[in-house]
Formats: sequence, structure tokens, C-alpha cells
Amino acid sequence: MVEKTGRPGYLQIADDLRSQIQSGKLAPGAALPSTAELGARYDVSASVVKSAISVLRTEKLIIGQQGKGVFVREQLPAAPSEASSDGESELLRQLVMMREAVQDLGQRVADLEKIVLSERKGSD
Amino acid sequence: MVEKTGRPGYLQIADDLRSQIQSGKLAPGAALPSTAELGARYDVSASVVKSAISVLRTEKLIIGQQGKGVFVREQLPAAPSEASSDGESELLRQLVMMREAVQDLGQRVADLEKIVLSERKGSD
DNA sequence: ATAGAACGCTTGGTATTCTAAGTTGTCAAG
DNA sequence: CTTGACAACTTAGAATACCAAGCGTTCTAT
Repeated sequence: MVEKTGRPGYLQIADDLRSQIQSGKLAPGAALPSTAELGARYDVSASVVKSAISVLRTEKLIIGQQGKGVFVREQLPAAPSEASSDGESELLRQLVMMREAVQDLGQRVADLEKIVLSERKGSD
Repeated sequence: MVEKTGRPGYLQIADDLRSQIQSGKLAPGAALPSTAELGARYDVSASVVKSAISVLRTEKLIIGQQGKGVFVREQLPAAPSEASSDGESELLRQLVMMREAVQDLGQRVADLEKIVLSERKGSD
């Protein structure tokens, strides 16, 4: 999955992970795959993965915790953006509505989880 | 010259070089000592020096030129100001949080689906 | 004298191997 | 059931080796 571009592998991996973080595909607080897992996925040695991780750690995008894993930072450093303040309040309104919808969904899923998981525990 | 503080050696060296750069002791355009020289000076292996150089390179304080050396950048980047919320990036932050929430919901729903569907199959 | 080969130095990237240290789950002994 | 040992996982740091590539000097052959 790496190579072809001349760009060094550890930077390709760092780019890939960085874009996953900034796109939200890797959400804040989420754990990255382990270095061994990443090494297998990109088919590179551990040192390349460690170099990539090191870059993102220097960029303060992630935080590594010994024994646990590497996690996306909760408050990400600001990324360059070009959001125009035109119609900003409209965006904010839609955002509020979406947040309410997401919170509602979260509550309903939590209810389902309580039911399903308690049933599973009982039958385990 | 390194150790005593618990702070890893490559960061100590990076700190040292960084302060030399920011104090002007290493002027813009000036060449750093070679990695072998630095390794001897700090009494560490090449890998530690390379890690330190790598940190400063990621910070864009220095630029390495193959075959020549490592040089202090002419136009130094401003010191990183973290966690700046200028109101406009507030939207971005909210968006990132929402994506996290949605991602989390998707995972939880998928887990529930797996449980419920497998139980249904088992009792069919 | 000049062109070119050769050598030594440099950074950069990758791989491998240790060690250290923290977390987590398992499992057995009490 | 609780506690403690232990094994298996994780990241982090460090040392070492190897190779590629660029640069500069030197030495050599023409």
C-alpha cells in the first residue's frame, strides 16, 4: 500500500493517518491501530510505523500511552481552513440541529444497549 | 552531557539545539554539526541524534541537505500557539466532535446488529 | 591541463534487535 | 470470592547495521 510516489514510506503513512484524523474518520479520543497492526497493514517494518507515529506525535495530533495505545488528541491543533463568515449563523443553526439529532440517537442506542446487553449477560 | 532528567535523550538534544537556534547562537543559514559530531559531543548513538534532528525537521526549524549538512532555516516559523479558538474554528471543532459522535454511534449500532442478528439466527 | 573515476563525507530511510515500562486478561492458590 | 502471579499485549527509547543518494575533494589517465 506504500510506495510508488518516491515520498518516503513513513511520511506516506503519516499523511494517511493525518488525513484520517482531520477528516474525522479517526475521531478524537479514538485509538489508532497498534504499531504491529499498522506495520502489517502497510507492509512495512516497525521502524517505519514508529517514524510515522513520531511525526504525528511531534505535530501534537496524537498522544501515545505506554501499555495502552496511541490516541487521537481530544483538542486538535487548528488546521488551515477557509470557512467564510458569510452565512456562518446558518451553519451554526444546522449544526445545533444535527447535534440534537445525534444526542437523541445516542440516547436511543443506549437504551437498546441496556436491553440487549442485559439479556446477553443473563443468558451467558 | 545527556541524562539526569528522565527526559529522553533525543528530546534533550532537540531542546538544546532548538534553544541554540532561537537564541541566535545558531544563526539562520548556519550549518549544524554533523550527526557523527553531535553523537560524539553528546555521547549518544547515531539513532538518538537522528531522532533529535527529525524532531527539529518536523518543526521546520532546520532543513537537511543530503551530502552537505543540516542548516538552520532562513525564515523560522513562529512559535506554535496551541489551542487557539478564534470563534471561526469553533464550527470546525463542533464538526469534529459531531463526526466523532456519529462514528461512535455507527460502531455501537453495528455491535448491536451483530448481537441481535446472531441471536436471531441461533433461535431460528 | 582537463575530464573523469574514485574516495570519503554527509543526510535520509529502512530494518532489526534490545530494553524498559505500562496495561490487561487469565488463572490458580488461598 | 479475592488476591496475587503471570503471560501477552502495548508504546517508548536506544543501539546498530545497511544502503541510497548527494556533495566535494583528490587522484589519475588522457
